[in-house]
Amino acid sequence: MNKTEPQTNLEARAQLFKALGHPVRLLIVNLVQTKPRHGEELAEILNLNPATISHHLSQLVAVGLLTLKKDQYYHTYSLIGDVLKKTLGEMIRLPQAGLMADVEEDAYQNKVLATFFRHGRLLQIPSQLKKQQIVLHRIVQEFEPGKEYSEREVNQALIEFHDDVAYLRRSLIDHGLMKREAGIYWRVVEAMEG
Amino acid sequence: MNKTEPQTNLEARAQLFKALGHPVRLLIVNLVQTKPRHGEELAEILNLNPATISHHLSQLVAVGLLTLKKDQYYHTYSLIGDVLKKTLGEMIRLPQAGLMADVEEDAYQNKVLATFFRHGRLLQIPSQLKKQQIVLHRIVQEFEPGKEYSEREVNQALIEFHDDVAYLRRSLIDHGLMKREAGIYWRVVEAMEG
DNA sequence: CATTTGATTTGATTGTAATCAAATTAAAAG
DNA sequence: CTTTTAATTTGATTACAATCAAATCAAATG
Repeated sequence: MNKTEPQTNLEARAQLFKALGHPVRLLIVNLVQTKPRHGEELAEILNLNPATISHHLSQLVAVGLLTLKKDQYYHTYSLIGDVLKKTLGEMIRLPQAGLMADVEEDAYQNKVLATFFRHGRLLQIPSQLKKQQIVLHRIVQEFEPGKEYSEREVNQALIEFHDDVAYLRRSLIDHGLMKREAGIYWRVVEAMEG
Repeated sequence: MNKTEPQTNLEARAQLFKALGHPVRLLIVNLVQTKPRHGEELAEILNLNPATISHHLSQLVAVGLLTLKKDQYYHTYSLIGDVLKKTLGEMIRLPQAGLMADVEEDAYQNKVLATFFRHGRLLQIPSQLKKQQIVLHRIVQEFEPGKEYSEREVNQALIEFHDDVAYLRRSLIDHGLMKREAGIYWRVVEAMEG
């Protein structure tokens, strides 16, 4: 189930490093490494507000460094070891052949995103398929992989981007970025493509 | 002795990860890895303003990922390979025994810094040696390791913190945080690498 | 079902980062 | 000494991150 994400993606790697780029989060990783812990415990040890800890933890989960197990009303976080075995060099190095292509690809995507988004909101849904793909790929980031959403929750997330929520929702399904079953939606994690 | 070790230092590690936590800087590292390059070249490839590139480069140099060689009017940046061989785990893991001590140490230092600094300015130079040490350790961060400074430049940097520049300058020398020879000053990098 | 307990979300605030244009520096060459 | 070329610094702007208090949520328990 837990397939190690093929982090060919530039942005995803940057996110991973960014998640580690804060002293509190480094401490959390270390504390969680000795044994799984829950939020309040960490808040106590680090003398920070639970809300702040929650915020840090969600970042660490988002980049796949920690997992969350719900147990009674405790949320217990544990370390995922896999990633930590890689060297910095391996994490940094982009596939040589694809490097320049990636740069240009990203530049193109950014241009498209810049065209259709203003202040985080979607001005207009692109009609060209490729641009629609890029825009939807951005939007689907708002959904946490593995998490289940009701249709109402999906709508709530999408309304932030554009009023035509129904169309967006359908497009996400059509493009294979999300799936639906019995009224439950979840994000499909792609195995990297362009 | 020298309890505040830079490499073991929590903050320093966070800085390293933070430096890698931006797509542009990841790209720079990759580009520089294939061959040493100068700023304008990178600015061109990445289609960014030279000022922006300069800013990113200085961060990468500051955390010791890149080195700078001046050649004519080119500043050529190359990759320092050492760090990249370490695994993420090694970079993250704080010495188990010292973990809690570090937390408390950092908490104490932050408290001292909060007491004596307001809006980045030193309200008053602490008289207690230990607190002075902490404050000076913070101040010396403003100087780039390996770079040479004239007395005028040192003064310019110090005036940002406190008007009694002469006293600060002397204290930095006395505490062994900087050295002076023939009117040239440079920052002493405290040893202890892993 | 009201209460307790831990977690998360929201809103406000403060702080820090990214970016570019313009000004400045520094080396080389006319 | 003026111009050219690359790099850096400064100032302004805009965006994003960290933090906490207060509100909300969800599970367990009386």
